[in-house]
Amino acid sequence: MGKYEASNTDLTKNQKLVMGALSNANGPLSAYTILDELREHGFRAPLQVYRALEKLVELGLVHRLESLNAFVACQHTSCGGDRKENVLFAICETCGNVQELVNDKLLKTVKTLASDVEFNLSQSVIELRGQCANCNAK
Amino acid sequence: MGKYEASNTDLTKNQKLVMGALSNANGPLSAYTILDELREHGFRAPLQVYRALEKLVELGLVHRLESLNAFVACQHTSCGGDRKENVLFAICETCGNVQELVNDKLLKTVKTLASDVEFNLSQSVIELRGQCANCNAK
DNA sequence: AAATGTGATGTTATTATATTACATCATTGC
DNA sequence: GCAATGATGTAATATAATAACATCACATTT
Repeated sequence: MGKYEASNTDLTKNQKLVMGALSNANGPLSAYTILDELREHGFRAPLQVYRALEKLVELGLVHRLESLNAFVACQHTSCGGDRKENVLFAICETCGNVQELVNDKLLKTVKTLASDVEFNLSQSVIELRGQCANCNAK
Repeated sequence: MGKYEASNTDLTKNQKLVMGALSNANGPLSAYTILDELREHGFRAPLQVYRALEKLVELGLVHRLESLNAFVACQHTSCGGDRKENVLFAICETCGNVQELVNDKLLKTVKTLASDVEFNLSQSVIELRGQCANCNAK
């Protein structure tokens, strides 16, 4: 069973196509790369991709990587509910792979910090840049 | 004494102009906003801005906000040396203001996490989104 | 069935952000 | 002077995202 099957029935055709493209890729894709991959399925304009992405991100099935202007399929069962956006990424600058991490200690520290400066936190963008274990070993 | 005077002598004319624009602004500016502000000083093309920004970011006088595609003057004496990129931002989604923070505990947690997953960290992008104390009070 | 409302789609054009490629100029060292 | 280097200027292009508007599909109501 695929990891996003549960919600998959609710997705529209375009949303399924975009979700499929991101699931098949083993790394982040830009909206325009997705568009190109889906041209054979009838996609013709960026908006078709962006509209689907908007919904998928909202559902927690896809995450947007701000520092890459790219999108990646959620690597967990899906980041719905509480976990939504309580997530961070380790982006390998060598191979391009992205590891999605959840770390309660880090998130707690962030929340404490925000509270200390009276900042009402709605979302944390945390993207680590560097080299993954695999590339490091080479 | 302005906060970037120390290194200011090393800056070229264009770098000084861009630095000035960012220092006067009390918030982040996009490269194209900077370009528009500097047209009266002879700027004509985006590259003039981007080239200056690249150097200023390198010097730690300016930070790039990945989630905004914008740039902000460093709010500390300047983030050169060790502190470079050991910095995070609280971005108010209501008024647009940005607070630059340094938090050793958070940075340590990030480093530990990276080390735990054998990720060789080169830079942390940490941008908190939400509402600042001022906007919150209104 | 006709009328209406709603959400998803399609399409074109435009705006915003960033880089490539190449020419020119200024300064320094020889 | 002349070469080397780094800064600058300029045009064109690439990449990312949104605005505006038309249409379609389907369900609900009358």
